[in-house]
Amino acid sequence: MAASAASDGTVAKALEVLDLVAAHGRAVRFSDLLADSPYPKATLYRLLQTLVGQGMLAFDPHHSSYTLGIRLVRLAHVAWQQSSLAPIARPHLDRLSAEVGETVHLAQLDHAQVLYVDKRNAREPVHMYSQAGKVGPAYCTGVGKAMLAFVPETDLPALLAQQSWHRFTDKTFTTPEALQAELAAIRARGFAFDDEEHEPGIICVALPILSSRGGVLGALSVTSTTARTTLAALQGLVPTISQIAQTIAQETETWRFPEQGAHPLRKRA
Amino acid sequence: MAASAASDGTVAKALEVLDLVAAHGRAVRFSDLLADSPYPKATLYRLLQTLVGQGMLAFDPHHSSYTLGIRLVRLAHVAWQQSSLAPIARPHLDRLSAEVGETVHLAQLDHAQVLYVDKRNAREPVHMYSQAGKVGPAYCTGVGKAMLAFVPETDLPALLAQQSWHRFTDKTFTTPEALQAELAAIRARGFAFDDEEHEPGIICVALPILSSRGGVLGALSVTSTTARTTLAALQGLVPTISQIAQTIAQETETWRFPEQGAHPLRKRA
DNA sequence: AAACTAGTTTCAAATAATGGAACCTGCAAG
DNA sequence: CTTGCAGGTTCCATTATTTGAAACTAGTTT
Repeated sequence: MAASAASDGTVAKALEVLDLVAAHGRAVRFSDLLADSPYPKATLYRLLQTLVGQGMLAFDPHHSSYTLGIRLVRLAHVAWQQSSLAPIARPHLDRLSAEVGETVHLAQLDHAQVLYVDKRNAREPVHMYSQAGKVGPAYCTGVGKAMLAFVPETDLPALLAQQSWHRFTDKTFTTPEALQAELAAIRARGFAFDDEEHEPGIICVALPILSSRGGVLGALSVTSTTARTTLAALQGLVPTISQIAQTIAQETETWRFPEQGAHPLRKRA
Repeated sequence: MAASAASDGTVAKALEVLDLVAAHGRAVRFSDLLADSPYPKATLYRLLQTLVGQGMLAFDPHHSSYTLGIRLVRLAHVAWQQSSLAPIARPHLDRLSAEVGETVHLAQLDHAQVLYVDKRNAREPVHMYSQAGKVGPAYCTGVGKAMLAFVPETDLPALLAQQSWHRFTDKTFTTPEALQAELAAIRARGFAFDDEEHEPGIICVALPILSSRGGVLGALSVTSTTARTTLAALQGLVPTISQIAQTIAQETETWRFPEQGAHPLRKRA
């Protein structure tokens, strides 16, 4: 049921092809895709044609290569605006960024991974893995742990089971048990650290963005390097970040259903 | 063949539903979609289920409403980055915006319409129709005309046939013939004006972004109001804009196929 | 309790997807 | 020139999925 790429659905297959193209990063040729796809030549061919016909993929006849299409770009904008967190959070991210001068992340959970939805660079930029639009591991990043800590208990096992538990550094938590303890601590104090668990020298504080009903909407983090600061110093930012996380959460909720009565079902006056 | 929403393809239908949700702007309920969709209840229902299952839509059980999903957001980012123009143009747009202090647009052709891919607001913001991610008419906007003027002759008739020719203002061109003359003039001088043809009081200069082979990659425009400036004054910006358009075009091309040799077909040294 | 509304499920008929194999290229080696 | 071949494209009978009217369920309003 909750398997990876299931059998049914032409739509599912088409979307998988889209992902495939997206994964490649740049223009891809038919044969490259064929190698990576589980579909026979003819099937893949038709899927690509459909996708191109639909504007979800663009075909460059000169290079005979495929790229993500303009229709997707258009959806992109709407999705971005509609993803509710991102547009609402944007000004607050700006504010936070201006205030702390360090790298700031806004992330959401995408299945069992972290999706960096938005990012502000530090005044003195630092190279690191994260990037808006990229996904990263949940079990060894500040934002990831901050969100996992507040996910419904019933969902947690499934999420943990999907982590890779790769030991990025010698501080990485590499078992569900070890992480569970950490998560309990995070839950207790309300925020998470990343103590070089993903990239050496990179540390951060992260807070979840929680809805009034306790649901995890996303997470905020402020990231820096061991060369510049310490976890203790970063902890000093918690009130600021918390403040902003709460504001974002509130705005998200109040704003969410302004159009409730746009169609029928309006209460008669 | 080139009709609107054709008959064939489950994928096409699913994507149309996606568009439908996107078009609504915010969370939508089943019945709202049902009203707007050409599909019977059961069909729409199943399409939605598939889309939700695929993560392209998100379903909020609390409000029983649909939103664009996180998978789409992820694809969105990649599409944006891959759409080659947008990410490359971004710093140049910033530069142009800083230099002119007026509203700046970056647009591409999406079928026969203009897709505003990016935008910078004027230092003293002006209200206008355009918005990043929105589509607008091609026949009565600066960027639209700039692009139409340089489209291959063989494609032009089809594009013109798809325009609505709505008279937005009394300066709007409302026939293909009238526009053709205008396009010839634009082609001759290398840039287009919008002389209040779409919105009263709104004027702009626009230049196409052309590849070295003369292909239309997109267009740039600087927009203002009749209250603030004149077309003649805007024309003064042409060299600046042209310069930037050329830079963008060049960067697009050099950058486009860095991974050409990642697979076979590399020339042996 | 009756009449709606909104959403969900069923099932036989209709339609679209499948993929093995044949078929085109254009090009490079023999 | 001919042969071989890899990247693409098209065919077509078979198979599986999609279809949608209608029946059903669960809430809500009258």
